[in-house]
Amino acid sequence: MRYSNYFLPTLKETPADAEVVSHKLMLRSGMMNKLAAGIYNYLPLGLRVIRKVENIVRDCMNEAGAIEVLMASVQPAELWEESGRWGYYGNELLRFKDRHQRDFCMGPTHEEVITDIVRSYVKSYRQLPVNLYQMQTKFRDEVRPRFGLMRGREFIMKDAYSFDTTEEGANNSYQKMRNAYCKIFEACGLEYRMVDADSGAIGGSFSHEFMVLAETGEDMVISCDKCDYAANVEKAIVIDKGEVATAPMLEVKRVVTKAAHTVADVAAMLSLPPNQIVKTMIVVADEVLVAVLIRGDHELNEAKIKNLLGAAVVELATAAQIVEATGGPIGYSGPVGLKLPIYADNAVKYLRNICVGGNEKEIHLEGVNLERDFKVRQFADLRNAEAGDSCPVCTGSYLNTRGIEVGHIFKLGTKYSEAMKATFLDADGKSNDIIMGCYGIGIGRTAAAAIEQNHDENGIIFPMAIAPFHVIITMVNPKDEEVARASVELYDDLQKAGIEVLLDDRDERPGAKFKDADLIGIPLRVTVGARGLKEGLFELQERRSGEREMLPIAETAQTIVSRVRKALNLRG
RNA sequence: CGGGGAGUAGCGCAGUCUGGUAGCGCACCUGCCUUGGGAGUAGGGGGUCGCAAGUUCGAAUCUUGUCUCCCCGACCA
Repeated sequence: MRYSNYFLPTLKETPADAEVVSHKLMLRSGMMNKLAAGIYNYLPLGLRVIRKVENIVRDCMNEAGAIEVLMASVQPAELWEESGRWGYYGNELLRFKDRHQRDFCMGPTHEEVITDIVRSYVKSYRQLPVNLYQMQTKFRDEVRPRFGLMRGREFIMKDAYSFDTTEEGANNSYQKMRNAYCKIFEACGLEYRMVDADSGAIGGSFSHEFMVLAETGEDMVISCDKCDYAANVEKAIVIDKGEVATAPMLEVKRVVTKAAHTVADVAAMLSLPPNQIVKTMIVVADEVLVAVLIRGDHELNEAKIKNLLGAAVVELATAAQIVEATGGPIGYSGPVGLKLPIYADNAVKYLRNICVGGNEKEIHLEGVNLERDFKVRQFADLRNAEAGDSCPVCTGSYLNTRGIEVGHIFKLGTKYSEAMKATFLDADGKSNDIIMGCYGIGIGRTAAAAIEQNHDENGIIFPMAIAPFHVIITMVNPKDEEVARASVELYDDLQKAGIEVLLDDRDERPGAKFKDADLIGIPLRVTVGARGLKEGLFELQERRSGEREMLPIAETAQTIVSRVRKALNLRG
């Protein structure tokens, strides 16, 4: 591609509304532009990158035996009513009516549609298993779109759905996708972790997230500093470890704590370390109130209490509910004399002489002890993991890092097939629900994550596999006939060899061209100038390291071809 | 949805407090000059100041309403 014929509007200055580096660089490099909040146009350069990511994903999916389809983006409400999600999904679902006043939505995901397709055609176990996927533009009316492609409302996603007749089959399908995902993110040149995740609202039995490690990530990832264990904060296991304190039990003492209703306030007022205070959180689990005890310096993990109780919904009680249940205002709840079932985090059982709320305005109790003063129905892992906690798998300890969720795989089970009657007849002629799995990858988010992980102060540094071009040839002075001739010759040779080349033939000052080349992140740059030509040399510069070398003109094309092939790991 | 901030030329911004008919840098167009890290020079084009109503002789500037965008929080496959 000749730059002079291309459409590549780079910006010298960063648009004011971009916050994170990938967003800034994608705007500055002319990869995309904004049409509305969370809605972007892909310009030619950005589209090339998107296509690269898509093709890597496509190759790996096909290799794993998945079959590509393309479903409708506009979906009828009936399907969503069948699965029960029309009422459940909330404002994130963009709904509208057609001219006949029938309800539709822009698809935010396609479980309903794919299940409808499969149930229409699949009747027999002989037709299974099958795994269908698509790359498609989805729409989720996010509360707060931000960070460019990282959290857009309209975004391209690869979503795959597997259908199996047995648990083993479904697990096998899941494993295949897991392996394919590892391949995909490796092929994209990303540093990532696969983490245990909570399966959340989509339902199902188990799930992994693929997180690209980056400081600007929106998710917290707990990972072991010694082994491969990594998990979402929601899910990270905190092992039950400790010894019961041996201090003699003190008498319970009432203390007045005016206007102190946070752990920090109480700790400061009574000169106690926060880990000697136990907070009593009142939560509502499917309309039943329970108390949860958490050490003062820890955080309650709502997903864990939800799973422990087997509840569908868990939320913190309102101030009014707390007053009614405990007799005291919010901030002064405690386990002593409390009429609710009490659950406690494991850490609580090792404490002696703790400080708790008195269930009375401005009163706390000190010297409180388990068993003597209150009873706990069940101890469990109920808090968020923290950096420094012990790894459940090895002897390492937890690190707290940030990640960008680029992929998520779920074993769904029969949630949708049951609701939507997607069944098959087994060898005995008996009807069964199909066992499903679903597997997503954010295509644009993957591209953005790659930039978060690969950039410097001058711009993007694309990994070869997803670079919009492999090489850029910078003509120092395109008006110099020798320079023009030699550049075009190299350009032709490289193209014939299947290398993707951008020829910067613009009549611009060299400095401007170098800056643009750096900004758009092409991995290799050949500089063709009168100075080098006199010696019969081209200059080859690597974007990432900045290393330059002078190559004889005759050898340059071949050197580049082998460098590109090597960087692509001989793929293609 | 709660809190905060911003809408003035393609981009980045000043001007608003104290009303007098819009400016700077970059980009763009033309000429000269220049060609290894966003040159120099001379000239030029481009804005109903987000929108609407109001106050006023006069509104980018004051008032009210409204829309949009950004940040923090809550929420989230």
